[in-house]
Amino acid sequence: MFKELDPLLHSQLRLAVMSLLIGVEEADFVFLKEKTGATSGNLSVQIDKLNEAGYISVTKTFKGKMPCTICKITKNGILAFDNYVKALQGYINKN
Amino acid sequence: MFKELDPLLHSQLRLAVMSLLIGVEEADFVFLKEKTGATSGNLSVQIDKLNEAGYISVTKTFKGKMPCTICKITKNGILAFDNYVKALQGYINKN
DNA sequence: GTAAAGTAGTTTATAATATAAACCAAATAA
DNA sequence: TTATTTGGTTTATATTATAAACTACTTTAC
Repeated sequence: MFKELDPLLHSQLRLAVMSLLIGVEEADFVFLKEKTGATSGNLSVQIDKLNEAGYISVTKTFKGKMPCTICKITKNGILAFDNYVKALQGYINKN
Repeated sequence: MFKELDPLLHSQLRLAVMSLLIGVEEADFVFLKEKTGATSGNLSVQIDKLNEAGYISVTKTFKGKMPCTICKITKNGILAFDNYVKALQGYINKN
């Protein structure tokens, strides 16, 4: 009756990051931090998890002299996000 | 940009319970357990939390000789669920 | 009647998760 | 040159979820 919710996406911050990334070619750490309002520490950790899950790819470069962490959603990430949304619909479309 | 997700509803089981209760006058422990597939322990704990939050009311009675725990969603519960759904829309309607 | 199995839960211990706070290295500003 | 800022990472702690053990019965089978 109730589909499993992907635990990797069932996190406020990770979900926010994914939903930001899905609408954009790529985004860097600072952008994600501003948009989500997360702390650096938290964001760092959650980006790691999404990366390890293969939901996003992370590239570390430099913008000028400053380090710059660029995130990009992967095909698997899009798929997972899609599934998550569908599973949620099963919960919320009962009201 | 990203609305806070009510942490009390941001739990798979609690959300499932709420979404079950929202469509029905009331439901007992056994019904909720069957529908959600949760373990008794987990369900007991999460019902407690929803109750303490004032999202559901819990009445302990007997059905025949057996104890029977009846749950019913409250006005506040409906409101909270509604807000949760709206907040989620903010996440998922970006795809 | 009594032992075994089932019902309807609760409590407790532990694992997983999220988050904040402290930290670090390099760059820029005063 | 010594702050201060930027862009993070690491670590410690709080929160949450879950399973397992337990309680208090009731029903069934012998």
